[in-house]
Amino acid sequence: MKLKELADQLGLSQTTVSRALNGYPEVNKATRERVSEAALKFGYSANANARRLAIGRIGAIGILMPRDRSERFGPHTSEFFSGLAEQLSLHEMDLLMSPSINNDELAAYRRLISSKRVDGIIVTGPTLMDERVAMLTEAKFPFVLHGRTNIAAPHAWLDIDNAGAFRQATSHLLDLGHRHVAMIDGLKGHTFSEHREMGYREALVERGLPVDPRFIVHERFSDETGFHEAQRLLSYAPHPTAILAGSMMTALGVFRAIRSKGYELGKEVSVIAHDDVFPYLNASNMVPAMTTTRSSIRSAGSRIAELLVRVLDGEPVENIHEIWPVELVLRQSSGPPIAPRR
Amino acid sequence: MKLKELADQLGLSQTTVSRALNGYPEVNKATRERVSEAALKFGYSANANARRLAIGRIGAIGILMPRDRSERFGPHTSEFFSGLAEQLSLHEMDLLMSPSINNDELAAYRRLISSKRVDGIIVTGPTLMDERVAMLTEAKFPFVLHGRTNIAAPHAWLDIDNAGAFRQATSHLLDLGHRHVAMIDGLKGHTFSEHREMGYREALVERGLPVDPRFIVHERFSDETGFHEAQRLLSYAPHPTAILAGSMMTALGVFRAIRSKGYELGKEVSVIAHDDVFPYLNASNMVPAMTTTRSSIRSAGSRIAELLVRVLDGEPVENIHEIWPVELVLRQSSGPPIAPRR
DNA sequence: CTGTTAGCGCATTCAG
DNA sequence: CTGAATGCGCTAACAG
Repeated sequence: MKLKELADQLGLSQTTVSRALNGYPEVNKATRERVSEAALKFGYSANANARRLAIGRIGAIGILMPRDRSERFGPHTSEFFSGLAEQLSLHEMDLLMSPSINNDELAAYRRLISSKRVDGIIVTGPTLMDERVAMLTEAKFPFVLHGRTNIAAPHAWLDIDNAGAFRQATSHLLDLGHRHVAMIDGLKGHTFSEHREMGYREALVERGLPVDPRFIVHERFSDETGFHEAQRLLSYAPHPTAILAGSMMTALGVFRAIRSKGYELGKEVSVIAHDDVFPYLNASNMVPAMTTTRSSIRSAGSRIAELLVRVLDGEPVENIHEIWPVELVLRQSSGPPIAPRR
Repeated sequence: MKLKELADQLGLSQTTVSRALNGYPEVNKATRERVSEAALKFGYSANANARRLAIGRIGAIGILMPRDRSERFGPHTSEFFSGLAEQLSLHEMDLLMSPSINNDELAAYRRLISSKRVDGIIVTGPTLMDERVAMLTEAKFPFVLHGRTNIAAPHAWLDIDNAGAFRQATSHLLDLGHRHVAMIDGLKGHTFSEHREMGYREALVERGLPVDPRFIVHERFSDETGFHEAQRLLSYAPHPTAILAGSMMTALGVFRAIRSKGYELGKEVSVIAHDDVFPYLNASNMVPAMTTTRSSIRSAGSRIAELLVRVLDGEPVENIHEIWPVELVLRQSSGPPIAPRR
């Protein structure tokens, strides 16, 4: 059913029907109700393309998916998307996932813009001098960044306090008496990874403790790398008595490594993991329950969608910056260092 | 830049430029090249909405996301989406994720159709008499189902051999000498869940063994439920000496439960998990390495996208049915039952 | 091989 | 308060 047909049914013009449906004030109340009812009855809904062509707004925001399987499409992504979609539905916007072709991410972003399929873009996983951010800023295309960069030109972003999270966790461990604390985090170059390392270093330096570069590991997030890297760390002498894990997946691997070395988790070796809050993988239900620096990536997604809508509504991007605090939740996987019983 | 401007630049008509860009045969080769170059140079790309309005095809396929956090948006989803998107990019199609509003899923599907934002839909997680399938079939709207139903009306689907997977796994365990095998799978009502239970039962019945209903558990997939249910199962006397886990998340919980009860995994209690193949959570890297019934949900996503494209191209849906075999990969978490040493 | 013309379905001027 | 006419940018007959 199209607008014209609906209008004919009602004996009204397309214009009036359109106005009634879109909530224009100058329509008679009785008429509006009659139109609404008929629309419902016939299951009429405007052809999105025609509508968009006419009003010049797309009604969708885009996010690029890396084609490459490895790095970025993990459980975080799905939680984040979920938050995005939840919020966007409130604004009757769609979420368009476009896979980037040929590893040429920048070209994919350009194509997304020039084909006018989205009103705005969400950018995730930035590096310190992210070229996508630079490009989009220069092109003046609306976007919100999940994370931060060192790029000076104003742009909208939301990030969690990664440095604070790792500083807090490291400080806590040091205060408990640990003297050898290691961290296994995500790949180098990404802002979050650099910030976390900064926080970790700050906590050590603050106490006048040395930084051992062997104890700072940057790797892909997965149980496998967590396992291997933790095994390696634990084979040093002296080995770390506490390990920070950059993700829950990493943490699972670290848990296994500690057990396979015969250490008691939470006593001989402590673990604090960063938890993006997965409904299907709960830190408090592990054995022992895992101490985490916790921040909901789903909420971040939701909020970012909201911010992008505001950008689209014309709010100046230099006003749109948020840093979310990260909460340290103490559970059983961390405690004072206890020497092995052997 | 719009088509008209590009045409003016080149001193050609819109038509010719359009044809050149869209690969129509009747264009002079030299002209076509000149046009392509210019398009590249000016960064021209057709306005997707105008194009779609004119051609009547949307160029996107839709998938509904449950708004509810709990059940279906887990790690499986992200892998599946990833496969979809990968394939769709080859056809220059977008993936539209629309969140369902107010728990009224059916209405959300209707809205998605009537607003003409997608050419086709992908439906996942069906129940045996899935109402979405019934509705879409009746509305003659193109879709492909991931999974199966008992609905007779012809429709396109792709499913893995869930019954076979659990039959195979159960048979293997029984052949090893296990006499008490339990299963912890997804929620009842879902086809995959019913099929898996069927497979499990068949293996027992084939050997004349009794089915103990206490040993059949249907719950949400998560490490937490895996843990709790496995603990419960292991508290029975006699307790199961082998447990089938419906997902990797469940399996993680089951692992923990077995350890917390002091049993040796792979010896005193065996575990076989269904593995949808997550790049960040690898069965072979667990300790002990986990025996799995394995099937790539990412590949399934990719193939389903391909099938939907074929449906859109007019291929009769009654021809589009695929059942993928599931491979049993033996590793260390399963073995002959060994009595506890106490 | 190329150009002219007429919609695709809607929102919006501008008149009534 | 309502309607008739115009255009959003593109593709697809239909002519040349």
